Amino acid sequence: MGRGRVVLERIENKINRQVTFSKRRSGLLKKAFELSVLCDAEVGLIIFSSRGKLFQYSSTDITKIIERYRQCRYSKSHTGDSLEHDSQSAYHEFLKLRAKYESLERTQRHFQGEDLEPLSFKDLQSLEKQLDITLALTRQHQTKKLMARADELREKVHKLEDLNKQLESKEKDEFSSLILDNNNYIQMHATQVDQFESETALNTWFQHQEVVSKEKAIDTRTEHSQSSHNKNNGWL
Amino acid sequence: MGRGRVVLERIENKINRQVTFSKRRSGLLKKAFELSVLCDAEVGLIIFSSRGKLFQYSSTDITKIIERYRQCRYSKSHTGDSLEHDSQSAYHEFLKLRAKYESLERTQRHFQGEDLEPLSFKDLQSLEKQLDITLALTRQHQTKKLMARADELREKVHKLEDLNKQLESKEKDEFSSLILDNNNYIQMHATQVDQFESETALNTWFQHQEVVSKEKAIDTRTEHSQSSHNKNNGWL
DNA sequence: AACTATTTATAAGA
DNA sequence: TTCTTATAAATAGTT
Repeated sequence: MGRGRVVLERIENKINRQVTFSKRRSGLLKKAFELSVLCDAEVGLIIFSSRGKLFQYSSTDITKIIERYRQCRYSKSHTGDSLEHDSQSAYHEFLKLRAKYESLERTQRHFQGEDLEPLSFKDLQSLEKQLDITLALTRQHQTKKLMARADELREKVHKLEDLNKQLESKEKDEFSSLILDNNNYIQMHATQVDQFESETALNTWFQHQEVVSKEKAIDTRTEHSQSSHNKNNGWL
Repeated sequence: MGRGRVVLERIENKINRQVTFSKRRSGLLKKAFELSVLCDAEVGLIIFSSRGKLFQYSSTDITKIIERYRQCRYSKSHTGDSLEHDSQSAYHEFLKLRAKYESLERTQRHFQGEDLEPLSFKDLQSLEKQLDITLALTRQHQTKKLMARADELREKVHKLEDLNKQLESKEKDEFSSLILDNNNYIQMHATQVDQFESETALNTWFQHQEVVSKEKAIDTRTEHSQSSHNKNNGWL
């Protein structure tokens, strides 16, 4: 209710605190009075300043109000003084916490880009600075995470490769022994094959293969240059 | 503090009174709390509704406040005891609020680049996104502020320029009128001189018609001015 | 129980 | 302190 937003904590500046106390005290007393009149309520208000000065308002004789309060409490209470004190200060704690929460909530909103309107240019600058810092940190952490993940994966790859090598060599061994078996089999059963004819046929086959592979190589080259040419055209 | 001006008398409409009591009561309790926190004051507030229901706030144990009050006001007394609370649900509320507060606090720390370690990569990404957005908004607002300031200054410059122009033209006018005055003065003076000269010349002419030829040149000049003066002033 | 137009309280400045 | 003023907060009347 003034030129600045009020932060709910003890005002450290003594002068300010004194001034605020004076203003708010009279405001509070006035409102207590208004409540009692408007709503036909019985109100008792006692204020001690931090320097011990007493201020009070009561709609009727304050001793009567205190007495009534006592009676009210007494009839409801079955516990001692200490519990009341506990619940009192607990409520106080609750209120304080709520005030802190609301303050934090406001700050949080700023970090989410909301309610920036009331901020001063200076506030905005320091917010920007903080955001920049956090952004850098965030990215740093992301990089870190990614690198850790990459290391993890590399490790896995290594392991798998090793495993593969093991498997391969094992397979090779098995294959070799198979080939060996096969050769033995062929040797044992294919004795009628004509040696000369076999060699001629093999040569023919090799020659043919050579031609085919050359043709393929030429084709591939042509395709490549064409496609890259197309891409360039599309680009320009 | 509302749509209508409040008249300080008992609100006769029961419903209205009840509603107003509820609103103002919480306002009063809040303000009592604020006063105690902001100004480090000891505050005790007791309210009985018109139907006898009790409400209270006290920054510290109310019995202590009453005791202190007694010592201040009268001489001395002693105190009885106190209240219980349906502290069950209140405590529950307290715990909920505290949990919310702590959660918010954690988030806030993230926005300040702290405690990023435990965040997942995905969390970091969304944090980064939010930071980017807020950063853009922050800068946008800064620009806005700066531009508003620039506009303001431009406006000022315009106003000053206008003012300057006014002053300048005023000065010019004043100068002009000064010149005019001066001219008038000169003219008047000149007229007198002419008059004097003319009269002298006429006299000379009347008295010495037989003027010698040596003086002819001067006479001719005199005749000229004389004739013009004759026309202007209707002298002859 | 929300909303909103207004009044009121009050923070900051003189 | 008291006054002023700009602004925040409370709340009267309404939905």
